[in-house]
Amino acid sequence: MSKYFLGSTLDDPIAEATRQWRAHGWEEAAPGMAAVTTITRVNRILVSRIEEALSPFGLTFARFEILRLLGFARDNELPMGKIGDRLQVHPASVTSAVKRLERDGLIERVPADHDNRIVLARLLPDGRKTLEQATRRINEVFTSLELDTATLQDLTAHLAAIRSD
Amino acid sequence: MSKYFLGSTLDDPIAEATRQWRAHGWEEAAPGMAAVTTITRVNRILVSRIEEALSPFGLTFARFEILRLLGFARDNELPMGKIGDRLQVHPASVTSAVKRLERDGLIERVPADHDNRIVLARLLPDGRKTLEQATRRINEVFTSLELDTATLQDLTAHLAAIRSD
DNA sequence: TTATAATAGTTTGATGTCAAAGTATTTCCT
DNA sequence: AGGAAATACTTTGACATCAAACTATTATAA
Repeated sequence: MSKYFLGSTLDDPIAEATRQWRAHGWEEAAPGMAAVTTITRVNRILVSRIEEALSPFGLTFARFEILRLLGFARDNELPMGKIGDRLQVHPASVTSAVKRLERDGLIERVPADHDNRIVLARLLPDGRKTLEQATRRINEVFTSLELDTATLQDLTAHLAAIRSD
Repeated sequence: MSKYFLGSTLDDPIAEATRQWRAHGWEEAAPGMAAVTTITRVNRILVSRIEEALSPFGLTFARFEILRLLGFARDNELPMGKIGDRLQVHPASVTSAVKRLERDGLIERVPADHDNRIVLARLLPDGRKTLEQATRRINEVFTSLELDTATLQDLTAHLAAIRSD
């Protein structure tokens, strides 16, 4: 049974909302409503699973993504701005997450020598080690989803239409 | 071009991550990684669109969902706990959102007379009015998604497997 | 050369999410 | 009846997200 869900197994709140939408003459909007609501719920569940897997390392998903990005980057470093671009998050969110990664000794922040406006986040040895362990753990989550590979790929492909804007 | 995305249109960070995953021998986890990452990104984009549409009413998506739920409920009221069950959010999140809806005069909180532990959130006339206008606006978002109806329904059906746990 | 514009990050403030701890009330069981 | 356990909700604290305002640095243009 799901977290926070104490009611009867029989009623599915999203199915119920869909019925209501149709009953109120919003037929056209019903499939979109159901899809968006579903994505929101699923997102929370997935992030929750991931953060449970990452908890032994004191990492959140957001911070893991930054570590992972730096682990792939040339010289293990990237400007704050690039991180925001790649992860599609607000610059303030990058500042916030990087501050915590630095606090925990996983990365360091260094000014770029050719342009002092730029701050580079650089993976440290401890960060590399944590990253490698965390990646193994998170991959267990990725391989144990309820959907088969083909469905996952379909899903990814379809949602790309929304993601790109 | 997307918010916060300043780089070349050619590089797709998720496609790149998938390449890296395969290159590092995490082939099995790659589809899951891509799907989860995509869902996270898409969720943020959708919530962002919705909240832009709701901004004239001073509503967030979370608070809209509560209003919408109350609008469908018998007597326009529900216990805090039921709201959390239906929306699959933590009780503390309900408390937080309801506090703001009450502050804005859209709902009221009343103790249930048969059990004083229970707090009922009840839609007020102003809340009803705001709800109706907000629903029209949010339905415009739901009807203007980049995916056709069949795809939306497929998506909803597939993701239900994850949502139910 | 210098004033203006653009760029890169950070700070602040509002909201949302969750876990864990705390309070109040009701139920259950001896 | 009375104490323990369960239930319902709130509070607190940590973290994430975004928008808007602010600072610093570099580029542009008169």
